[in-house]
Amino acid sequence: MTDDSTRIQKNRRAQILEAGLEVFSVEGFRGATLDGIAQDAGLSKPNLLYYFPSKEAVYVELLAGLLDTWLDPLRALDPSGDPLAELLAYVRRKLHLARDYPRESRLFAGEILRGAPHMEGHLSGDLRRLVDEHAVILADWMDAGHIARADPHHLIFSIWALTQHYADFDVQVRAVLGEGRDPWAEAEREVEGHFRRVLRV
Amino acid sequence: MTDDSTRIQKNRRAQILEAGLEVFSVEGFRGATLDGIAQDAGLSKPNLLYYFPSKEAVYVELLAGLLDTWLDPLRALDPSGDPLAELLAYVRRKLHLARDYPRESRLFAGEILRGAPHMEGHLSGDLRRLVDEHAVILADWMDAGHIARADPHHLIFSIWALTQHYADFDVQVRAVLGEGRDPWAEAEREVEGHFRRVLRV
DNA sequence: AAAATATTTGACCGTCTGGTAAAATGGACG
DNA sequence: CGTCCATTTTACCAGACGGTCAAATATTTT
Repeated sequence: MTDDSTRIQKNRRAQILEAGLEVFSVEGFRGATLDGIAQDAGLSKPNLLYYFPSKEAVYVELLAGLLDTWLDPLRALDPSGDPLAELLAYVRRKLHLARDYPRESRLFAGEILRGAPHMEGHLSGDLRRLVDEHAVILADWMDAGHIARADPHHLIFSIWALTQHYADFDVQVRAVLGEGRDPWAEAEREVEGHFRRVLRV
Repeated sequence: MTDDSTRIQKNRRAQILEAGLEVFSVEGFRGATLDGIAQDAGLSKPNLLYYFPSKEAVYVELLAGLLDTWLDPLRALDPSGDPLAELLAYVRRKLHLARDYPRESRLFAGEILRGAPHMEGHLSGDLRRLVDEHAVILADWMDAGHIARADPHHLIFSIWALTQHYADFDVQVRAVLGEGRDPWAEAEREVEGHFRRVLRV
């Protein structure tokens, strides 16, 4: 049946994307090889190219699917909730996302670091629109005196910077903290405290 | 004279390192090519290899020379100065470093992101020692009630994360802010305000 | 000027890599 | 069984890349 063959195809494509994420996030786009991805996915290179037209196609599809997940925590912010609680919940969701999906975080970071050659449109499109919308909410909360006044965009930047730092610079964090410490457990506590102080009126 | 020929060699090596920084920071280690670096430096590939034994040698020398510069702002922190002023000055120095040397910042970020395969020793050596030393100073200041209490290591992480964010994710920052805004000018104002709130007792 | 040394170049090599072509395999269905 | 289609594999190619080598060219030294 077409339905069954489609399901097989979807499984294969999912395998390839999973392998691509694994390899791309470690080696970067240029450093990754089709052979490496194919091997990781358990098939041959030409077989991989039967499901995706090119190496870039795998990469782009990964990035596109990623951005959505990455912005979910922001979308979940409730304008009618308690400002401080909402923002701290957002920070926690973002931190957990970085903790649970470090490969995705690093893949994304690597792409932005290199000038986002494969995401031009998304950044100034979806991303910007979403941030602008929520910046208004933050500004309202500041006007109402519920949280400390600051530029809403930069407040969002600070949340991104801090939460992603623990995933993207994981090696550095661990090297500096030394063994016997649990970076993520400490991050959860410290980052919350950090933004509690930042937001306090 | 040996002195003159040495100076020529030093100039050539400096040219190559400059070109290497330019290319590596944009393409990453794997993405960069010897031809590209050589061309950017204004010489041929074999000529470049006359001054450096390999591509990796250029990269490693860049990183090593970099880490020192990168840690200078922290070294300049004065334990006997006014705590809040000292820390805000540190934040400003770090932000200016990111603003004035974005290529260095991105090169460093890319290396850490990929697991720091060329810096293993430095991170858990020089870097960790320096941070540990200054963590003690911060802890003292907290004990004395001069700045808000928090884990000193994570406080330092937060400074690194925020300041480097503007250099490393420059494309994203600009895309989200839109045209007609000056990211670095705003960053200077907002980051200072941010840490003023964080540190306030 | 000639010898000695430092620097630069062009030609080349082995390997890796993204991608292609065509044959082979496998399964669904009559 | 045989046909048709999807899938997989083997063999291969063209270009890029890191690096080498020997010859050529400057430059310094005697």
